[in-house]
Amino acid sequence: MQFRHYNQLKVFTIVAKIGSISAAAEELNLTKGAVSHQIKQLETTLGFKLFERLPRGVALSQKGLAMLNSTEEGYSIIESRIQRLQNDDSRALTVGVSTYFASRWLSPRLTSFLDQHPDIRLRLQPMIELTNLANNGIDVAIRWGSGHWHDVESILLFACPAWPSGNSKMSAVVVDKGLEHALKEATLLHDSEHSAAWREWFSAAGVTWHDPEKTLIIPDPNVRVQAVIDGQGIALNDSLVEGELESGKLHRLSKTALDSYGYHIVWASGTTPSTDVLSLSNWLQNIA
Amino acid sequence: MQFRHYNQLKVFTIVAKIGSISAAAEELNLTKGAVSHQIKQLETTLGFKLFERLPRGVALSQKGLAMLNSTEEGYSIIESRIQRLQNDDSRALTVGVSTYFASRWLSPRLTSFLDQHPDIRLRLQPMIELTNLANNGIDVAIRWGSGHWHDVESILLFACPAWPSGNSKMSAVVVDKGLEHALKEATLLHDSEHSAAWREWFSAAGVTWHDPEKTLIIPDPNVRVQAVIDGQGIALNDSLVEGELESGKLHRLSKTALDSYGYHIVWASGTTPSTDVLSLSNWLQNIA
DNA sequence: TGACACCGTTTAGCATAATTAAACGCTGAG
DNA sequence: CTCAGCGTTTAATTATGCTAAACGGTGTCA
Repeated sequence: MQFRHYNQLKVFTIVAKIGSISAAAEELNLTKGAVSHQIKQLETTLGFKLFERLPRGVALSQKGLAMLNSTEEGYSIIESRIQRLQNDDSRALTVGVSTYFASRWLSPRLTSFLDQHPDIRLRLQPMIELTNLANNGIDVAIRWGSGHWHDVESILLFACPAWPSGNSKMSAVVVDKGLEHALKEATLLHDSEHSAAWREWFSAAGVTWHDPEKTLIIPDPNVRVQAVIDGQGIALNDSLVEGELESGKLHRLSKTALDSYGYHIVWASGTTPSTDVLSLSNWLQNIA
Repeated sequence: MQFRHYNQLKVFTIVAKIGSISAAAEELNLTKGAVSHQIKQLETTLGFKLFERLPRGVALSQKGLAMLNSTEEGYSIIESRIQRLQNDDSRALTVGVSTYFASRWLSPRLTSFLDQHPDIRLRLQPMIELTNLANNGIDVAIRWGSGHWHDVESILLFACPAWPSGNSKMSAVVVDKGLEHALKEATLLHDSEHSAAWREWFSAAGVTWHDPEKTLIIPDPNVRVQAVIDGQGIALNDSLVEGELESGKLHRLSKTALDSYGYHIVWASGTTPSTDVLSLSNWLQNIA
C-alpha cells in the first residue's frame, strides 16, 4: 500500500509553515474550505493528527512537526531541482541560503550588490540542510556554525553568537528556579544531529552536560524560532532574532553565548571558486 | 506560479527507476495509458522532456536523470518519515541502507540474523544519501567509502574495492585506444560531490588527474550501474556488480582498484550504540 | 453582556483531473 | 510478412479537488 497524496502533503507543508489554514489558503489561491478538506483527508489516510485544533487556529502536533521537518526538506530538494532545470541558466551564480538568513539578513542588503554587479545573475536557493552543494547546483552557500567543516571550505562572514532562548513563560521559570533547572526540565531544541553547539554551550557555561531526555530536532531556523515562541522548549538561537527579542516574544536566558559561532561562506572542497563567487564573497565581507 | 503536480512527479520517479512505462504501470496497478498520460502532462507543465522515446521503450533524458536524482532523494526522505510516524515503533532497530546494498548483499543474509535474534525488531530504511542519521531516525547505517568521515563513527564491515567500469562499447574503446583516452573522452559518473574516490583512483593508477569536462553526479548506485550499462559513461563501481560482470553487461576497465574502500557500519558520532546495535554489528562482522 | 469578527469545519454541488478500455502506430524478431 | 511488444491517442467514465455558503465555536470590544 503506497502513499499517493503528495499534493495534499505539500498543502500541509505550507499550512504548517504559515501556521494557519486561512492564511495558507490565501497563499495558495484556494478557499479555506478546500485547504481544511485536504488536511482532514490527509490526516485520515496517514492515520494520525497533524494539527491540534485550537480555539484561535491550528498548531502543529508532535507528529506534525516531525512530518514538517521531512516534507520541508524533501520538497525543497525537488523544487530547487525543478527551478534549476527550467531556467537552465548555467551562467547564474547560485547561492544556497536558509530562508531564515535570507529574510533576516541577506535580502535587505542585496540590492547594493546587484547594483554594483549588474553583469552577475544571482539565484538565491532556499535550502534546509546546506549540504551536498555540487549535487544541488549550489556555487556557494552561507552556513551558520563554528566553521569547522570537512565537506566544505569556508571563510567567516561575520560572527553571530548564539545563546539559549525561550518564551516569556520559560524566562519566568529561569528567574524562578534557575537556568540549570530549566535546562534539565525543558526540551532542548537542536538544529541537527551534527551540531555540537549545545554541548559546546554547556561547557562554555560551566554547566555539566547531561544527556537530555527530551530532545527535538528542528533543522529549519524559522520553524525552530516559532517552536520556542510556542513554548516547545529552549533553543540556541543566534543574534538574528533581535526582532523577537524586542517585541518580547523571545527571551535570552543566559549571558553565556557561543561567541565563536557565526555565518560563513562555504563552497564544496576541492573546487576553485569562480570570479563571480569571489566578487560575492568580497562584497559580503565588506558589508558584514 | 507554484508547482502542483507532486503525484505525477512520483509516478515519473517510479517509471524512471524501473525504466519502462508498462512495467511501472503494472507496479502501480494502473494501465500504461494512465502512466503515459501522466508523464506527458508532466513534461508539458515542466517545459522539457524527461524521457527520450526509443523504438523499444523509453530512456531518461539528461534532464530526466538530473530530476530523478532529486526526486528519489526528496520522496525517500518524505516516505521514510511517514513510515516511521505510522508505525511509531520506538523499540525497532532502524538500519539505513541503500537499496543497492540491501538487495545485493544484506537481504539474502538477513534471515539468519532474524532467526538468531527474534526479539529484535528490525526495520530496513532505504536511503540515498546516508547522512543526517539521527534526524531520520536511523540507529545505524551501512555506508560505502574510505571510512574517513567526520559526521559518524564507523567500523569496517568488509572491504569492497571499486574500479572503473563501462559497458561493452566502452570496453572496446579502452582496448582500442587505451584507458587514458577513454577516461578523457567519456563522462565520469560520480556518486556525490564529497567523494574523493575518482581522484584517489587516478592517483592510485598513476594517471594524472585532469578536471573532467563531462561529469555526472548519480547518487543512487542502482541508477549509476544502469547508466553505465546504457553507455552514459564510466563509473567507479564496487565489487557487488558481479552479476553484471558475468552477464557481460558491465566490463572492468582497469586492474587498478580502490582497495581501501569498503562497507562500514556507521552511527551518529557522539551517540552510544545500544545493545541491539552491537548485536547487529557483531552479526554483520561475523558473516562478512 | 451581546453583537461582531475570526477560524476552522461542514455540506452539497460543480469543475477538473485522473483513469480506463480500446484502437493505433511504430519497430524489431522470427 | 506477420506478430509481439511498447508507448500513444481518443473518448468516456470515475475520482478528486474546489467552491460557495452556512455553521459552530471562541475571544474581542463596545
